[in-house]
Amino acid sequence: MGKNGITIKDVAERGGVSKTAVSYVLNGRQTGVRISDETRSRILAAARDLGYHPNALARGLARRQTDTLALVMQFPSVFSGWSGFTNELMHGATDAATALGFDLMLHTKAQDDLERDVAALTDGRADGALLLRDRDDPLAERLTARGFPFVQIFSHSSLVDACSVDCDNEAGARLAVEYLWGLGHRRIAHLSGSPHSAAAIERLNGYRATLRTNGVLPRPEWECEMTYGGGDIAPFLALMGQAEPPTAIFAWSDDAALQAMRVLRERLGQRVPEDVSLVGFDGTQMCDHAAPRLSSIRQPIYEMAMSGVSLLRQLVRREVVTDRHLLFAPTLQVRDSCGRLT
Amino acid sequence: MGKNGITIKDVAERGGVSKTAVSYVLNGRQTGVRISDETRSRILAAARDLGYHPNALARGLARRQTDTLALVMQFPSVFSGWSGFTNELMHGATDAATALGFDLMLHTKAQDDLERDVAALTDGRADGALLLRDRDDPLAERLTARGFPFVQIFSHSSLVDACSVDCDNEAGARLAVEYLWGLGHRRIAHLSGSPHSAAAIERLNGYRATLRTNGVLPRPEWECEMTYGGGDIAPFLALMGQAEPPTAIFAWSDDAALQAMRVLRERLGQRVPEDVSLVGFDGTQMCDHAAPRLSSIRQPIYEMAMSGVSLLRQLVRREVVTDRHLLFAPTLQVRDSCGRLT
DNA sequence: CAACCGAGATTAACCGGTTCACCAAGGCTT
DNA sequence: AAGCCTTGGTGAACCGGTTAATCTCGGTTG
Repeated sequence: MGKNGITIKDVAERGGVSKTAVSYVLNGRQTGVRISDETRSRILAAARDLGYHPNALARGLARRQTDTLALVMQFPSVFSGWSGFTNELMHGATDAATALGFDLMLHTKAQDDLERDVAALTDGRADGALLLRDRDDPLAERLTARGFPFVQIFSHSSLVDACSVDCDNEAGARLAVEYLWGLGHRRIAHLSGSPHSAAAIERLNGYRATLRTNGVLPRPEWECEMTYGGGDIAPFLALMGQAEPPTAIFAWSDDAALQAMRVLRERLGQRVPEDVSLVGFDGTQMCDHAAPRLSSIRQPIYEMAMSGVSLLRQLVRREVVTDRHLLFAPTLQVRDSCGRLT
Repeated sequence: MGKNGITIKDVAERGGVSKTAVSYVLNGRQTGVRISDETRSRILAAARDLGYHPNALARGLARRQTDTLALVMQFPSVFSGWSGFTNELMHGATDAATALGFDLMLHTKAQDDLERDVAALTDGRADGALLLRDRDDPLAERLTARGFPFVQIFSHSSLVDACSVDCDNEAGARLAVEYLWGLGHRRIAHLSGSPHSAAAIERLNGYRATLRTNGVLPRPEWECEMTYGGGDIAPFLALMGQAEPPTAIFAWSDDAALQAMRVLRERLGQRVPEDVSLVGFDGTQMCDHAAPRLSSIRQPIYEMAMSGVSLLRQLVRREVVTDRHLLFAPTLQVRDSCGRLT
């Protein structure tokens, strides 16, 4: 035995049979080679006695399949949030992977080297990938060209017809804005995400469209970018410092909303919801723990992540996929961060 | 070419050389086989033209090394927190892994099947493991017996002399309790974590010890378990409903503290810090976003995770490890959740 | 001129599995 | 008695790399 322990050869020798027999028995295959019950139990006993477990590399090499999925995320931004989005996402992905018999690799994107990303994903270790990335990710194109199975989650590409799991971001934005409108708000601002994020853009579009539906022209001075990490809050301060400041804010994410809530409280001395109403997006756990509790547009992150894995499994197995695009409907969660404008 | 694309053989043929030559050139080795500059550039050109990238499985099999590390976590509890601990941990681990040239596998623990866990970790895919697990994890013993390199992070085992990265939890607890004591508090409660968590136990011990140091006998009615997910808050309600309720609370984690803050606010109508003082543990991002901002015992999660990866690299490389146990000193972060008892 | 040497490569044996093609032996037809 | 299944296996090629051992060949050297 080598460094890595018992090999199939050791088991074969102990059982007095060939490697082939061991392989067939341990994989429980019935086609091709036949093994008598007596031999079968002898092999199983030998494997158990030796504590044999097949080498995943050799197995994967021979079968051209590893039962491993890659989770590709935009680093480090995805870990800069704190509201629980990533937690819930990973929770769903790992639960689904475990349930379906897959292992998960975390893929850290090489800074600016697309070739490396492609190579690293298609180097044989993973059967497929879950892509949580930017809008129109060139990686999606490259993987499509290579025929490598992947599913985009919380994003989708306009460039290729790749499978995706997403939520209806425009509908979500509409829910938020209509809700605030219904409470009497007329000056409704939007905190937007990165222009590289498909979700952020759609929410922005949904926000603008809903304003128009209500006969209001979207105004640039009501829009303000607030991304993860909350680097620069100056634009937000400017937003709120206008002569006629917004009375309500729809934020593209819970993180942005909570960031805003903090600035409103600590820097501007404004109260939520008395002075300003606030709606977030995602419906993460933090909504319930904020003070006041944050009303939010909920997307079922856990379920969506699970669906992504499940969809990817179909792709990996080369099954016929009927629903290539899963679109979840967001819902409005009313908590305590919005007030009626009197 | 097979399903997985270009192989080394294709490159060799195109370059008019042997597989060996290609392997040596692409790995930049200078010992053993010599290759002329002319041939070298021919090989490199061929590899580039074909878009060749070696199969990681075959490579790993032959070299008995994969440059991949496994991150083993207790599921799903680790993803049930929302304060940002896991985020920061993953952030540090992925950053360090990327910087040191490793890939990361997420390992989902099999429910109750230790054998499967051991087998899955030592099946050749990973060179070493980062263990974020329970106290006295039997997995640590098994891996030690197999000679499989691993580092325990945010935990350590009393059973085996394994490498570990942890923070001085007792010292952290002392900081918290002394701080509250110094503010005049005499009835100081503790919200403890799972008795399976080494960290939680040490913090509990540190809490009790510090009370004793100050001449106070720890009292069971001042202790209350509050784990992730905040399942049952009845014990906490009972704690606060006593005739002489505690005036200050030291929670084993930021999650527990924020959970308590919420119950105090929403169920008991008590204000932090006016009515009750609160100290958390971890110093996660949420501390700053809570209202009031949560004072906490900070452990440098990001740095600790990085150190864990770095330590593991030494182990994997069979280097001599001088500091097998890294103990980080926690610090007190004063924010707005504690008040002086008048 | 034979022996030697070093540069520059190749050959072939692994790594540890999977799997297709084939084989041996016994029992059943015809 | 030859042919033919059926049962129960084995042998060897292959997956795609790495690497120790070996080979070739022109130029020095004694």
